Amino acid sequence: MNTTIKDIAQACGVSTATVSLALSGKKGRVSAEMTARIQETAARLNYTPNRAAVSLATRRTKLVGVLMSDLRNTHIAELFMAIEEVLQSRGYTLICHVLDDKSMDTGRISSELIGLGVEGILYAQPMFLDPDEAFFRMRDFFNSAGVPIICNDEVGLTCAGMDVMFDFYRAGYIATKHLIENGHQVIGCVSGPANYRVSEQRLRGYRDALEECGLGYDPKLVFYGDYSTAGAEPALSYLLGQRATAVFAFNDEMAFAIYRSAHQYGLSIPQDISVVGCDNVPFCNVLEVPLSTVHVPTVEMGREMAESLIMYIEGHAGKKRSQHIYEPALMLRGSVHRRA
Amino acid sequence: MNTTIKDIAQACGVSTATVSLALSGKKGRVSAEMTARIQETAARLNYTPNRAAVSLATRRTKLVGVLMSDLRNTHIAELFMAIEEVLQSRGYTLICHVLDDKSMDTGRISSELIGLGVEGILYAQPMFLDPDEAFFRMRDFFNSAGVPIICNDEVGLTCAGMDVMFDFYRAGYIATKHLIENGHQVIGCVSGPANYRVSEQRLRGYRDALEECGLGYDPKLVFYGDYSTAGAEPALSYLLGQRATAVFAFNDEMAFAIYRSAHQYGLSIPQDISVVGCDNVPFCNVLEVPLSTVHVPTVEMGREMAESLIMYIEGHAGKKRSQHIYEPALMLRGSVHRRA
DNA sequence: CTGAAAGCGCTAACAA
DNA sequence: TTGTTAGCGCTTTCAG
Repeated sequence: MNTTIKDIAQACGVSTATVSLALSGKKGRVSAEMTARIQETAARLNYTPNRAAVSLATRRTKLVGVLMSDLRNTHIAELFMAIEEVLQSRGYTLICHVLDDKSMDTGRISSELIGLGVEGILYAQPMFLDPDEAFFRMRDFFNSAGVPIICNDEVGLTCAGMDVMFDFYRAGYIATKHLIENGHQVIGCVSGPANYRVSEQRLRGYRDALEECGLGYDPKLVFYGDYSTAGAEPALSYLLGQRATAVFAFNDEMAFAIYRSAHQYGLSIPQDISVVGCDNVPFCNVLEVPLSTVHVPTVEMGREMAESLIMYIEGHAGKKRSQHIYEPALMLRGSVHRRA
Repeated sequence: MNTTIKDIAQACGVSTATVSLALSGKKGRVSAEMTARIQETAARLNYTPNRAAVSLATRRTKLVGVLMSDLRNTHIAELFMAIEEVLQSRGYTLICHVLDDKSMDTGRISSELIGLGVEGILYAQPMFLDPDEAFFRMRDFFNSAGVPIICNDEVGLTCAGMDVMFDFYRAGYIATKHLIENGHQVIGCVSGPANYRVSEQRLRGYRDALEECGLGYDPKLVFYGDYSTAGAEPALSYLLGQRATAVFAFNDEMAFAIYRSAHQYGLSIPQDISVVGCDNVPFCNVLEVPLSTVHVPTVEMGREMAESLIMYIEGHAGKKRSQHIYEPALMLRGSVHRRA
């Protein structure tokens, strides 16, 4: 059995109320000597407050739910670590869930979070263009949960919280533009799943850049992957068949697949095929030919998500939803070749 | 305010005790009709038990603490996801901590875990050869926490739990042997930090293989990195200076750095330099020349850690510590060249 | 089969 | 400055 406030009270010959007061640092409520004695015995007895009891009495849990997608993607892992660090340092405890598309068991998760009494939720999941039943249930749950919710996209929430987003449209636009400016006329792209909003945004950016430059948009030039390296394996072969000389991959992981296939076909980057990625994960620099890519300020975004959640929880941010859209920046490295 | 057992009791005109009984499925204690009615109103009222209250009353929390190291390492991310999946599916809630070497704030973490009343702990951290103060405090805490603890190494615990380990000694041995058998005589290695036990184990394997084959061990042939790609950046240049024709990198991330540098120097793998890694992260297959590496069954190990923790928690595994050591297997791919 | 009552560990009025 | 009292929401004897 752990030591309780009662043990301390006994040891010091006072009431539990006094101990509680003394320990919670409400200054002026308990005499200095008594406070000292209580703190000392608490330390000696190795006292740690029982959080279940505290929550029950105060209705505060200091718990927050964090819903992430696949952490094997370095970009996601970094986001998570940034979030974790901030939350932890501010005394919050993370209840972590990794949701892979398939098993988004919204019912179980939401009642777990409710039951635990989380004070806020961080939702870092892709937004679908064709949301299913489960999504809407999740969203309804969020909207009625009565706690602030931070998302990494605009998912249609009306509750307190913030959408910390990234301008993927512009990312697609500047990446493509860069390729065009380097003389490429047939530019393929490796998209993520067609029903992810972040895919559609990049695709629109890609398309607008092409059309604006009079190159026209050809749906045959888009290969649909799944943001993983493995899923983008066939992309290059396909796009080469469409006579592309350059490729914009919607994330770095898929750009890596292009590298791989290029090598297999004996093609070299950027001489034979130019490529631009997106995310700017550390690995870009580790490739034989460093990957030119669109920088996503992952760590900053993670920190802002966490910090803003805390602001809302602690009531310093009102009840309204807010938004912050980060702008992309191109990282020029070695994977784009200038054509005559 | 969330709906409570009391609301249901009122709605059904019974006492809270009856509701509790009915809802917790103790069959035979409450009449079938009553049970049905209670369950139904519970559902209608969207009732979710308050876990703080439940824990307080039952002294069970269904919480487990998970202490991980840097998730940007794919191998760690995979381990974590495997753990998460099992724990989640068995109804446990994860309290997640990412500890980077520096900020291992053992005091705060251990009292957090105690305060929350975790029923078990999963500790996936590197073991040091020269443990510091903080480590011993952590270990003392573990030993006296009264809950089972699962580790990914033997850290000297005496409490209930399991050490789910990997035979890194043999990993080092077979990797090096493979290089020797391919005719290499000067084999460098890229170690992790010298004070990590897993580094020392691999190093011993490397050394024994060399000596056994009469090649002798030369400390100049070991470059010390930090298991990250960036930290291994200077490795190749250094080892080339020592006339190495092959390199055993203690993990894949560092092997990737060798690839990178090789390219910079205009060397090709494996013709100019052979390399073997360790872990077998998915990325190995994505390189232009797939990396030959030692397979570590990360997912299986993660699952076993989680499952064994549950066994212990639920009392199906006794009070003694157990152990499982996984054996390495070499994945032969394209990064090793046979010398005449 | 159901209810009353006590208690898990802590906090928060309100009194003294 | 300190103690008394009453819960927070749930489980669990023990009676009825």
